[in-house]
Parts: sequence; structure tokens; C-alpha cells
Amino acid sequence: MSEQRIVRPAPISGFPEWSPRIRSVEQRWLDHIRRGFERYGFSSVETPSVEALEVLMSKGETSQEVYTLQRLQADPKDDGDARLGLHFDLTVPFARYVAQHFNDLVFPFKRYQTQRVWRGERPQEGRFREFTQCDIDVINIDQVPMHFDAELPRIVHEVLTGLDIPAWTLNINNRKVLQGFYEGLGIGDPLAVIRAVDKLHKIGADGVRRILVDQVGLSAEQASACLDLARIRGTDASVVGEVAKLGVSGELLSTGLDELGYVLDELADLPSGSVVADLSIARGLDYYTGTVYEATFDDDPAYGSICAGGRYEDLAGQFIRRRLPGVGISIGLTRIFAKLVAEGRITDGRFCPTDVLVAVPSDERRGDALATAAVLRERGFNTEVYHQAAKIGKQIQYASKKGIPFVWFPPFKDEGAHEVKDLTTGEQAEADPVTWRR
RNA sequence: GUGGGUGUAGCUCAGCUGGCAGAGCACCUGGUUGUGGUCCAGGAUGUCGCGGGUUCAAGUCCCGUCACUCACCCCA
Repeated sequence: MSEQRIVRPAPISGFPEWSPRIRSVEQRWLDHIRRGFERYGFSSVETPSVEALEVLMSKGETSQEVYTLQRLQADPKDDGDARLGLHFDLTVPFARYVAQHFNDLVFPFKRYQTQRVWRGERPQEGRFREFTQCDIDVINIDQVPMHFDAELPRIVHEVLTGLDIPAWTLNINNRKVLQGFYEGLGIGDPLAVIRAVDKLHKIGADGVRRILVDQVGLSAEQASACLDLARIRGTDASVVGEVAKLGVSGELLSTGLDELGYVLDELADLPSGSVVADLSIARGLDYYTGTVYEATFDDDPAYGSICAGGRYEDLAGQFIRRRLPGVGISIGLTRIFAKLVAEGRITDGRFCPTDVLVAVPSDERRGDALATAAVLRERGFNTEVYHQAAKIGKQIQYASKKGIPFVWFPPFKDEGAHEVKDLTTGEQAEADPVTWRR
């Protein structure tokens, strides 16, 4: 042992990392999600991990905790580097991307983007500082057809259904309904109400009522009406009628109801209950202006949203003198995956992708082993060669620990035959590398 | 950012009212000559998070600090 001082390795809170066995499953998920997005013709885009701070902050007061980037050797007098921040979502970078590459894109531009994002908040169960989002967005010039508001949840439904995860529900609402309803009630600050109502599932009706009356300054009647709206939930377009029954009217409200009804009708063929209209969800104080989405696990809604998004009127418009509205939705891969990992439900991963380990009985036979491995690889088997001549038992043990299903023995003598051992059954038989089938 | 809890071997933890630092798992070697998983025997491993204080003596008590963790806030 050297005298060298060791740096103790320690986990960094909120920055998850997995063992190879778990990671292999995550990669499978990523492949699956990507295929799901491509089935609908979305293009892939990747943007840098960093954006100029003014881009990240562009939509006014950003509530997100942004990590900034700085060189260790930065000249204190030079504040140039502090102009960069790690992106906290993929929608804002995408809006910038669309504005910047406007001439090279075909509209409506449909893209998917799977990348890590960073938020400097205190980590907790299901809440990370570095995590992966799988985003799909559509941005178009001047207006985005409502078609997409329905297509995105359909894609997400397809993708998530293909993953072995606990039951979940995708809730849908429309900001115009909320805003129009509150305005119809004569409420001056609809955003404050939205923010309060968004907490309904967490603090309950009485808690929300208290905020609405005490902090937002609504009358008891107004607060009651807001709560009546928030209580509405339904699996089909009938919720539109229920909102109408509350007796509030307005142009924005009816536009919102038309949109919400349209989306629900378009999704009517999905299994009942997988997509639910929920007039309480609002998505905090984000940039959404129409449809909003939020999915949670049925048995643990407090775990947080596992999927979220919505329609935004003009995110890209801040970067270009064109009107570029969009609609998008994001799968919180890390949050979903981490829950299953924590519950010990990720059990079918492999430590390595190797199908066959070719044993090396002696240094003289090493060439045979390499040649055999080349043949197997050519035939599509993931093959590794044991790294040194060693006891056969050791080599088998290595394969066994790595979860490699087969160990291949090249002839130990010149006139001998190849043999394969199946580690799951323990059986061993003669085989020919050119014709062998697992 | 605010409040609570916890930091001892690679991992999970034990270590009572201060008195020579432990277990299980994992790891390495062996149980002879070309075969793993079981079993048996043996072995290596620690700035007790870091800094200070009290004491003859601190993993243990006190102060500070950092990290992790839980709740609030907020979100995927």
C-alpha cells in the first residue's frame, strides 16, 4: 500500500448512478422510448448542456435553481464565463434551437430530445439535481393544430404502456378554462389562483380555500366556485358540460372547453381511465397557455409527476421576430426508473452483454481462443476472451459472476474438439463455432 | 433557502454509563493433476467524515464544519 492519501468516494446527493445490471435496463428503456417517438416521425435533436443565462431566464422570473458554469481558473475580473448555465429542462433550449435554425427546419417541426437536465434544488425521494428527461415537442409557425395536443398524450401512453411500471394516470387540463373561469368570476389575479389550486391534492380543499381567501383575497363565494371547478374530474368530454353547469361564462372559457373537449374526444379510444380530465391540475407557474398534462402513479401521487407538459403560445418568439407556438410533453425517465430501482423491481438486467466467454486454457492456445471468438462475433454473438491463461475453474467463475450464459472451450489438444458449457444448466457438449446455436 | 436525523472496513451495521476497533456480506488464498454456483479452512482491509475542545485516556462527551438523509418549498 502506498502512502498516498486517498480521496474517499462518496455519493453526490441528487446525482444518481447505477450498477451495470441496473444501467442495462435503463438503456433498454431509452431504446424503447426512442423507438416510440420515432414511430410517430419525430426527429432527434440534441442541444448543448449549457445555454446562455439570458436564454434560460428569458421567460421572465425563472423559478428554477440554475447551475452556472465557471472555469476553475477564471479571472475574477472577467465575468464572461458566468454567462452560461446548465439547462433545467429541454423545452427552453428547444425553443432557442428552433429560432436559431429556423431556415433549416420543416414546420411544424416535431422533435424528440432525451438528455440530462440540472436543477439546483434539495434532493429527495424521486427528486434529483441531475436527471434525464425524454421530451417530445412540436413547434410551428403562427399556430399549432390541436391535433398535436391529442397526439402527444397518445404517444406517451403508448411508450409508458410498453414499460413495466406501476399503474399511472395522465391528467389533462386546459389553462384557458382556468383563466377564463377565474376571469368570469371577476378575479384579478388568475395566476395566483392557479398556483393555489395546483396544491389541491397536497393540502386539500380547506387548505386551498384558506390560501384563496386569506392570501389571494377572494370572497368566500369566489373561492367556493374555484374549488367547485377544481373538483371536476372525468374520463371523457362530459366534463365540459359539468363546467358549464357552474354557470360561469366567457370567451376564453369556452375556447378552453372546446379545446379540452376536442383532446378528450380524440383520445376516447385509449383504455378508459388512462387519460383523465382533471380541472385541478395547473402546472405551477410555468409558461403554459392551453392544454396541460401531468401524469402520476396511481398508488403514490405524492411521489410527484412522472410526466408533464403542455401548450405554450410563444416560447421561441423571444428569440426571433416570428410567432412560434408549441406543445410538448416530457417523460421523467429518472424519476420513474429510480422508483422501480428503489423498490427492487429492476431485476432482469445483465451485468454485461456477453453471450459467450471463450476460455484460454494456456498461453499456447490463446491464438485459437482469439480466432474462435472472432468467428462467434462474426455470427452475431457478443463474445469476450478470458484475459489470461488461468485455471479453468477461475474462468468459469468469472463468467458465472458476470452472468455470461456460455463458456466456450477451444480444443485443449491439437486433435481435440471445441466444447461449450451452458452455465445455466451446467451441461457441456462438443460444438462447432461455425454452426453452433445457443 | 428553513428545520430534524445520521456519518465506524468496499456494502449493511453493532460498539452500554469514556479504557487496546467488531460482525455479517463482499473480496483474496487453499481443499493437487482441465470445470463455477454449495460447503470447509485460512487471510487482507479502517486518518471511527473533518477541525478544535474537555480528559491520564474520546468512536463514545462539548463546539464548529462538511457530507448524506428526511420534511417544508418546488418540480420530471
